Amino acid sequence: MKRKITLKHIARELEVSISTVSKALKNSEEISKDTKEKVQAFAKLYNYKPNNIAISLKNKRTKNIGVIIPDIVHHFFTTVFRGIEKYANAKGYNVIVCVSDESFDKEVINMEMLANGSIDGFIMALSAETQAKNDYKHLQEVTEQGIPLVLFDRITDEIACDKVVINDKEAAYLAAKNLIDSGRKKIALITTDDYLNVSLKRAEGYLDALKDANIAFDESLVLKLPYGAIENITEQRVEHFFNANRIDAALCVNELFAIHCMGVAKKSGLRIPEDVSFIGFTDGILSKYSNPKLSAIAQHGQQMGELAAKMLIEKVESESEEETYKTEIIKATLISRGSTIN
Amino acid sequence: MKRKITLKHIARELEVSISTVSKALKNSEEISKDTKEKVQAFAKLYNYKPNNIAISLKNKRTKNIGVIIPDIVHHFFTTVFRGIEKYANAKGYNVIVCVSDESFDKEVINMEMLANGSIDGFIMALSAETQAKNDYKHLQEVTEQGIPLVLFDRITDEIACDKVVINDKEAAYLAAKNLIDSGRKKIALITTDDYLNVSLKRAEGYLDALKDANIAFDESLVLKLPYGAIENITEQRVEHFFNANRIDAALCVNELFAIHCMGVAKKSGLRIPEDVSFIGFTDGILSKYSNPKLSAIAQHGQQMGELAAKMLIEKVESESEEETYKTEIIKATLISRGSTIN
DNA sequence: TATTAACACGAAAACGGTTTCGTAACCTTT
DNA sequence: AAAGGTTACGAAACCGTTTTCGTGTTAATA
Repeated sequence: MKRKITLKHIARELEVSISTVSKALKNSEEISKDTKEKVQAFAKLYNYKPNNIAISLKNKRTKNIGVIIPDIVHHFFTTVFRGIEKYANAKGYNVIVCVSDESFDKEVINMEMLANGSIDGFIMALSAETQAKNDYKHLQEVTEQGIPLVLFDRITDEIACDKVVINDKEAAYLAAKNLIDSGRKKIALITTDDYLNVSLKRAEGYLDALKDANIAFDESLVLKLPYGAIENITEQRVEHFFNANRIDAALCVNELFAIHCMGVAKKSGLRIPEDVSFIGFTDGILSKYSNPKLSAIAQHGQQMGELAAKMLIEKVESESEEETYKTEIIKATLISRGSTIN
Repeated sequence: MKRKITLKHIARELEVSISTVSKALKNSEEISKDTKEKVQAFAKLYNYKPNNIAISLKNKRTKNIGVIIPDIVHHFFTTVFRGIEKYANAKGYNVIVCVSDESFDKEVINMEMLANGSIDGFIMALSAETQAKNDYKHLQEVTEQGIPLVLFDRITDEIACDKVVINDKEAAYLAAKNLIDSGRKKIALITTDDYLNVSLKRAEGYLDALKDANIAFDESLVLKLPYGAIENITEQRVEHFFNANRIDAALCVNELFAIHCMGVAKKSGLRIPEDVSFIGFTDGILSKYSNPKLSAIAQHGQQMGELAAKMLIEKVESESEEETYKTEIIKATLISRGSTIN
């Protein structure tokens, strides 16, 4: 087994000091050409690579960034993650991922683990439980220690830090407007029990679009489904909702709701998009391969991730102590497919 | 900004030595009760947490594991990752993810970055390019340095290390047998251009099942589609394949092929499962929400990830130098849904 | 020839911990 | 009272780097 070689080994072997070796490898002016060549040749031969940990300790910079997300088996989050990883890697950073599993405690524990020197900064989306509890002490602590933090998608106003979000409200407005413009009158909003603030934003956009089109808001056109256990949603309930209210369009706050409801609607004899149009939030795998293909609001996760990483790394690498925070908005766009008329 | 407090700060403040503080915090017998209480109280008050990097340097153990996968926006890989992360986290390890993007060079670069002290071991699935080149020097180097390595799913025989795979061949056999047993005669195999060794294994199982049922293998029942760009597959080609060969069942080596072909088959008037049965490999999101729901081979990614992490951590934490490697096999199972008759 | 500058290198501190070992001060024993 | 044993702590080495500063040797200058 070839153990990793260190400066000390090289120094001993070449009968020079550690400092000389270190400088020679950095091509320092201080060291003679001869010595440099000798050292560099030796280092190359034995494939010397400096130890990252030692450098981290010295520099107080790890070149690691911590990412904490509620779930990893989730199309949107992985998309964002891909953007983060891509940008970070290009800048020489590695990414440590922790999954909070929508749990407040895990989020806290993960942050604490990483905050003790393992990373240079955090990128995170809050867990549902954290948002429900409205408790952000752990974020507070981290920022107080001067560790840069970028929040994306699931954010909070309680913490002063950089943020990246999509224009949820506007996107919902656009989607609803698209439905209205195509002649739809009874537009359903299919949403979650609303502790997730994204759902709220989307509802606002929906309401505004109705208002601007002089369509009275009808509470009975709102269907609230449980987030998560979609299998438990009885088809009868959904079917009844569609038929009783003579729904002719549905705006769904997530892809699964859209696909599920579209399936139920189809089964109950409704034609899509002739009888009912569907638009879902989050353009994921399901939207692309459903039948008909689902029109969806694309959240451009990768772009979001790249931007978040860019913002974080800029903060990490900036010397200045000034505390100025930005909230960047990624423009969500409507991708029209077979589930709507155009 | 409250900077992180160190042993040195505590020592200075309490007018004792650094060693005393260190020992006091570890509840060492050497230190008097009084001093211990004093130090511990102070540490708690100022929320002292040891610096991970310093500990890593001292211990030569980072408590990080490196995961290198070809893609992250990929249901199976994220599922495995979830298993890895879950197990690792429970054991106090963090996970650094790098995405090779199916590129040999990125895989090499990522490994080298991490191999210089950042991690205690690797878990990885080979990139397609690496498998095509059949070049594993980077893996060789890492194992020679004594860094534990666990390969999963996309593995190679060239490297001696722990491995976790599913019983691809057997699972394909079972799937094909299931189709045969339900009375199907013209069973298509829909597979990739075959540099991916998993596809080959699956083909073998298919062939064996045919043989055991005394069904002659018919080359024209094999459809090879390009991996990746599924959108570019013309529907005509697929439709023609189904009709010309009077296919009554299809075993697809991945979910996308299955969903795509099922969609085409449906469009061309074939009823599923009455006229044609479908079974896909990889039980992902699409299978659960397609219409009809797709019967699929579940690869139990999370279990695979947990096992890989377990094997790795055992190696990492074992003192012994002995080189014994295992290849664990996760049993894939057939999940019967609406696309097959039972 | 004496002084100074340039050169080439090494010693040592620092990053933040852990751990081994040495020792002063007190206590117990004979 | 001398010897031995505890107790409670500190000094220092170590992990692998980087970097500052000091210094001996040689070459250039006055």
